[in-house]
Amino acid sequence: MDVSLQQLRGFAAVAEEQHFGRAAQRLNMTQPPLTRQIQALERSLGVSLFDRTGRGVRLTAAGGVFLEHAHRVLALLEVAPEATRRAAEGQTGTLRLAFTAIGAYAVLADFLAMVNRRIPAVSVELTELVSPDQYEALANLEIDLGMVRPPIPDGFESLLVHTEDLVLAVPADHKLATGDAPVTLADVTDEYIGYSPEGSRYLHDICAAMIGMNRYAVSQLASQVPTMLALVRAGLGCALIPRSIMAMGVEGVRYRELDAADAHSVTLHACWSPDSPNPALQRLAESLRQQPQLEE
Amino acid sequence: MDVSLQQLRGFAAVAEEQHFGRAAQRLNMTQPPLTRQIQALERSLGVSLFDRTGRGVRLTAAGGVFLEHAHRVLALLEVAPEATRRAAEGQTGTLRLAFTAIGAYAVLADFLAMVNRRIPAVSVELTELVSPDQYEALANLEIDLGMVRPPIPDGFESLLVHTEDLVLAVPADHKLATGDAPVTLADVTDEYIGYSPEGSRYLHDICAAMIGMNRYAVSQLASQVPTMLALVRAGLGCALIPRSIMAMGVEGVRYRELDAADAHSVTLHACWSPDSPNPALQRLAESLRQQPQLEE
DNA sequence: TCGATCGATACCGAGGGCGCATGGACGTCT
DNA sequence: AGACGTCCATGCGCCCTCGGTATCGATCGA
Repeated sequence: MDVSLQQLRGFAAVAEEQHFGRAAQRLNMTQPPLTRQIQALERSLGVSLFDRTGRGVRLTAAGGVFLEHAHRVLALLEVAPEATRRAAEGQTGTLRLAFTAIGAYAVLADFLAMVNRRIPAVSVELTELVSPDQYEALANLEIDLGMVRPPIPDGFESLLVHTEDLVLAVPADHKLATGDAPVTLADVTDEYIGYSPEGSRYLHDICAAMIGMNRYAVSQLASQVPTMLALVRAGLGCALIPRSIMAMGVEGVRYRELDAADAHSVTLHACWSPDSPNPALQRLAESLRQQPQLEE
Repeated sequence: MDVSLQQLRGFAAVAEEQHFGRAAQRLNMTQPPLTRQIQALERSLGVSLFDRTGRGVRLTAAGGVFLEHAHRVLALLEVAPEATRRAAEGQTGTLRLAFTAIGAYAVLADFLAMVNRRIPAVSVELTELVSPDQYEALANLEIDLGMVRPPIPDGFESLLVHTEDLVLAVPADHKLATGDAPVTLADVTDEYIGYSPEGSRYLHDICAAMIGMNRYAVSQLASQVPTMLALVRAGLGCALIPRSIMAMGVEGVRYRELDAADAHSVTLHACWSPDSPNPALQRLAESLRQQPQLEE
């Protein structure tokens, strides 16, 4: 037979009162069933928990050890319902957040600070995923919130998080590597490194439109910006990169501003499913609907 | 209504299987009562723990939080009986040990090492008490084991722990303060500092017998050896001190060997009540009866 | 649209736990 | 020293809870 919660409560009461009668009174019951509870408990443990002296009872050494365990169990059981209710209201819990490598450099730190301001007791789990994988993970409820590039598919809510323009990344030994003046896309006479249309649809489309389809994607395709920078560094061509990536400071790569006529900005959006079952996300979404500004 | 252990076990099983039928099978029961258990649990928490999709079920965020609590409770309940049994056998628990100030310098470290060798997982609580207080505390079950001077009262078991002889402590400016040769008690022409007959009956009696009642206890009485050394240092007289106290190295006090004719040894005993309810003590006592040597 | 799967509900029977009454051991008061 | 009171243990009868069987209802897939 197994130990029951009633036995634990009965045991704790008797241990504190050192008296079966008073303990039973405190538990709103009579003394005989309490005696039987303790007997059953001692039998199932195979250990004597009390010394029955004529006047009242006293804990044995083993009883003292068991009392500590009993108190721990009862205390845990005490707090569990309240903790669960708070989690159900979204006040605590975990928010699973995905971001692209680009997102990490641009706004992740600010975004996390904003999340922490709005739902303070919620912990955040981070994953790095490219945008298409994020949409899939959102649909499968594997993540709660993504930081993605447009276009946002139907059925998701989203919020514009960051806007930045593109700059030109060139190898350090490139003819455009020196100079501060803005350059135009026409100045690039060698090849471009393009974004993969599968992994980075949005940047692919924008860059293709900027450069013109006939000149685009002739050299290499990559879907992750760090990969692209590695290719640039290897001298395989130039690339159009979101400005925030300049903060990475990759060795062997130089950046040039684009002429206003050629400049184009790209956006990053927080994106979530409005019928996610995660209450923490619901709370954050509600907060974002009422106060869409990221800074306070 | 309150949450029961069966509800916790049922909940944990369903959460892991994500399926009521399989969970019920694992719990050796049928599905309907398990459904009712979870319903009752959700009702008493006021929180929905599972999303019932057509195919199987999935934990909600709140359910995930509650699952952690449930696992902690069940794990605690798993280990509690075994821990209690070990405590009942005296393999774990606490041994309350009292010692005199003298005992601390003579053998406490060795004695603790011996205890730790014989009952390794038992923790020791230390108290400093003079011998008469130790006997009282032993009788009141306030301590489990004492390190005392003879005579051992009836009703206690004991073991000789340490034997040492007495040396003469003299002030640094005393005429006997220099020299290495043994001295006799007759060389002491000024006063003795004596042991209190209440606090240190044994040393009082021995010193009185050595020196002779007429010359003893004329200056000061003290029951604690450190106090006596302070009195010696102040130049109030000489004192007979167990040899191990020399290790204290009190400033302003010199020690002289006693001539063989005047030498006398004193003993220190571990002492305990044979019907103590502490299983850790019972185990130690049994071990000491079979292997009385302190060193192995 | 039909069948299979899975959780929810209705009903019934058995076992466990509670209360009442009482026994037995120990300490205390007169 | 004996009677009484206190406190834990035990015997018994009742009720309530919990589990099983049978069935329903909803959802998904073919």
